[in-house]
Amino acid sequence: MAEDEGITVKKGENFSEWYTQVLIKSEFFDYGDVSGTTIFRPYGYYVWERIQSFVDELFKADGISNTAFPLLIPKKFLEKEKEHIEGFSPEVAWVTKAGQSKLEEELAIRPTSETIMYPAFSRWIRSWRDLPLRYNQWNNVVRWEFKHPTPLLRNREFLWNEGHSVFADEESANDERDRILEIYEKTLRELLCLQGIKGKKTESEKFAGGVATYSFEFLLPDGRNVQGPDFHHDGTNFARAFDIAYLNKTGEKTYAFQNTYAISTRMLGVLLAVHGDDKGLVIPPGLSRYQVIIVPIYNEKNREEVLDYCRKIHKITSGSHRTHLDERSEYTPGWKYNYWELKGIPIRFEVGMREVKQSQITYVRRDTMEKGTMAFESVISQVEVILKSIGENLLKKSSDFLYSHIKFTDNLEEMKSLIADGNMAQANWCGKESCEKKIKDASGGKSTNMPFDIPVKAGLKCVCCREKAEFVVNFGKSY
RNA sequence: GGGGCUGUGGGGUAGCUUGGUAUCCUACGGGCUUUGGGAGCCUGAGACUCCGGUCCAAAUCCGGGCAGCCCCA
Repeated sequence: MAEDEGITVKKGENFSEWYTQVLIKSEFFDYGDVSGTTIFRPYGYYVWERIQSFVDELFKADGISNTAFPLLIPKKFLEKEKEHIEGFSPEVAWVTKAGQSKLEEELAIRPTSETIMYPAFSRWIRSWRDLPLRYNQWNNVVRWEFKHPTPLLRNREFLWNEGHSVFADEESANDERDRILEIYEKTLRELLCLQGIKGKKTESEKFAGGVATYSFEFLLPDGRNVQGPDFHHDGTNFARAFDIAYLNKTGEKTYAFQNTYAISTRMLGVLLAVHGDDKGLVIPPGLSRYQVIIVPIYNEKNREEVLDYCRKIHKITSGSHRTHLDERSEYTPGWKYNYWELKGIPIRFEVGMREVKQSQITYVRRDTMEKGTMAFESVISQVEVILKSIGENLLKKSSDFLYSHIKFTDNLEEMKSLIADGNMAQANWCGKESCEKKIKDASGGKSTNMPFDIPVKAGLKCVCCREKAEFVVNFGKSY
């Protein structure tokens, strides 16, 4: 056997090596030739396409329309909102030349599109009748990170959706927040089978130029945190900078309220890191290129008989599921098992003479590696049951892992050791930025978010200053 | 932000200290053979990260770039 064909390290022993190997050997990902850029190979891009179309449908059902704005942003636009440019300027990539001649005005490659979209919004919005305006675009953005890039998790270029909404008043803007967060949560749980922590970002971690940021936070097996989908309420900050205003019903000029929101290809990194195991990827049923892989097992004499049966299975299942029959004769069944396990296909059928004779199918599910048999007659309903069970199991495992690593503490020293041990440390907090910074310095982590639905622990003060606690906040190491 | 390590066929490597013909495994093409957990034999093609320097001669020594990894903040 080829020692280097499979994954040569265990996930639990050397996570970052495991992560890189599994991404590359499964043909999901490859490095781009500029540091921090990604090649999505077809097998990986398929997963992104599934996420994209799922989210896109929910967006459209909620009344959001897709658009496409330019990649390049004139310098003067980018600089219009002060906090926004301060937050982004260190990582903006610039186009300064065309051919050999210097450009009169330098052009930013979008790190996000507020500043290229909003001048247009300003032109288009005149009356209260023009609102709400709810646009979205699926695109790529560039943020020139200086920390070491990590495939999918920390990249200089990534793919995402960026939703941009304009409302007449704050209340309708806030209604949208609840609906968008629900869409993302549904996507995370049902499609990616991932449990995250939904909450609000602290002031110091919120979006540059916004009023409030909400996020889903995830914990990877190496104890580091990753921010997933997020939602920003921008109040009237950008509206004032870009003059997005309308005449209300009584004829007064009124600044509009705005939101932005995104889910990015970073979630693919979380997906693979959380679900994968020592054999390779484990892709949830809703995302996998194939849901069932059929591996025929035959010899010289029964070859056609076995293949006929396999083709029958393939035909009957492919109407309802993404099924693939691996007919390659140059590989042995055992080789194919390993190959498709590395790629994380949810269900494998093993079909030889034994199955043909008894009119049944031997199957192995990827998440637990449990083996069983099913009758040919009930194959479609059985596949449905197993796929559903795999999805539930993956979600439960991710949820168990996450919640077993959130540890509340009232002790700053203990926060440090909890974080060092790969946990999210949860604590009461007064809300002062100075305390947040002290906690950060003392614990070695930074605040991820303040979870919804978790009240301040009664009877306890701020973990840092011992004054009245206003919030519960999570801290952890981050990517 | 600071420190360290590493770049050799597609992947994994030997060679580097002591400069001179580049090793092995695997993957890949062709042929035979085989098929219930990465089969076997024969054969073919394929590499020194890039730029510069030292030298008769550089994978090897020196400088820089690019890229990847690890540790600390």
